[in-house]
Amino acid sequence: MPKQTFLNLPEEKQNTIIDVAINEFAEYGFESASTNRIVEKSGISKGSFYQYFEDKLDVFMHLIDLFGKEKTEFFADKHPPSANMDTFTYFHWMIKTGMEFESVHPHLAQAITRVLLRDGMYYGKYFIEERKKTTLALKMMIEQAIERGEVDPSVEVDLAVMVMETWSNAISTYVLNESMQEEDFMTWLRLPKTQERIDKLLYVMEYGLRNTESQFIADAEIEEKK
Amino acid sequence: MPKQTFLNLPEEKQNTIIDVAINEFAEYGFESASTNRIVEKSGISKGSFYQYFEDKLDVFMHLIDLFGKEKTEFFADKHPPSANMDTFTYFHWMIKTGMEFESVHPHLAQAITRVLLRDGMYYGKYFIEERKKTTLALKMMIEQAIERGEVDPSVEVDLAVMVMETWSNAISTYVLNESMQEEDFMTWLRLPKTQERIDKLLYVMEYGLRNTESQFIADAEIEEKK
DNA sequence: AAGTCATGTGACTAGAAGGTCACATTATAA
DNA sequence: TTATAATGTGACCTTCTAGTCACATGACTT
Repeated sequence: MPKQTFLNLPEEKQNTIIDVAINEFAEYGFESASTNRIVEKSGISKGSFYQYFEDKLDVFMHLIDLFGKEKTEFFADKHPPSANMDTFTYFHWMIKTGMEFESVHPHLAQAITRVLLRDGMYYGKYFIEERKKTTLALKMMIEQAIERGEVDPSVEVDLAVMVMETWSNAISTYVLNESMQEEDFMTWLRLPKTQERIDKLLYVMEYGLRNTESQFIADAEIEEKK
Repeated sequence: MPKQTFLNLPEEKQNTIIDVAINEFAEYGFESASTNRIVEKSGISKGSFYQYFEDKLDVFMHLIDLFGKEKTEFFADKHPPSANMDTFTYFHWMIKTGMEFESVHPHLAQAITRVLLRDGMYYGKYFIEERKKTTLALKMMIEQAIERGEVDPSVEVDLAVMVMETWSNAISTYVLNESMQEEDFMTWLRLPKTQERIDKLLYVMEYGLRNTESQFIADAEIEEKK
């Protein structure tokens, strides 16, 4: 986490540095992000940089922190359409709202997604906690869905979590890849065509998960007996 | 492509260099792969390296070439179980056989997958041709499936291609991520649990795509009218 | 043996990386 | 005004990078 010296800085100066850092990580990922460039672009000296942060990782961890806080705030404002909704509808809403958030903070989201999903595995030890949160949240969702009778009770929870995780990563990666070629992310995301494609991706997962569990388990058992 | 000097080398020496290069790209990706390390580990001099290859990209392009050739050869040996099979069964077979290939050449597959799927977008201009091949093959598959009546004719082909591409990338990424923590990739891949998970991923996509097209299109139209 | 040409070599270049440190500047308190 | 503490600075360090080049070695020809 940043040193006290950084937190004592006037807010404007903090924001400049953070903005520059966000763009740097978004463009280059973790490994290729350059502290020299961050220092240049934000108009501070090399010495100051290391008086504000422990090292490069420290800066990025601060971004993760910021991302979490901003996202929580964003979601707190946008209440789900209905209080007692179907789990899949809720998941759909969550993904969609998550993408709206990304369209409001495109560079921050891009930086975090890129590093966590792509470079992540090499720095897994540092970022693994961040991932576990998502996994846990999904697990609770599935368990609740089973309780509600929306998902077949014979479903192996971990398997379903894995499917949803892979799926939601796939959507993030798709959006990340496509959006990098677009200059206006917000406009692109709101295009009917983009929305249609994302809906389709979600629909395929939902439909596959919702109705086929028992069928799938049955198929697997038949396979095993062969 | 490698220079003539490289091709004149005794096969054993060629293989050593290629093996070292494969492991380097598999471990570090394109950007962070180091020619110095390749040179050290394969016991040749820096000068020789640049007498064999134009530059770092040249080495990797040669690996792509190798990957394509080996994979084609591998698939040529393994004939599909039945000649006139359902498109989704064929897709399933293709993905599975592709993974068997990966288990035989784990490092090569890892190197290619990593660079094409992760670093790929930054070097898109070089690797885009490689990607187009896959896209085209998928497009033909879908079109054939429509002709055969296996997929609803009202399906937007490009959309289905996108879904299948995202899907198959997701599976590759999943396998890549998981397998990096496993020392014995081949054994891991053949574990019933691993196979079950991959089957499940495939099943979700297949089920979502196969039966829901017209339903989905109908849903989308209803959404639009709102 | 002399000449030719392909191949091998490692010190070298220029640049960039992350990080340090002795010193300069500024702000606060007495 | 002076003393003290906090903050700012850029030259510098080491280590790495991709790539070059003048030269050495070895093989084949005449």
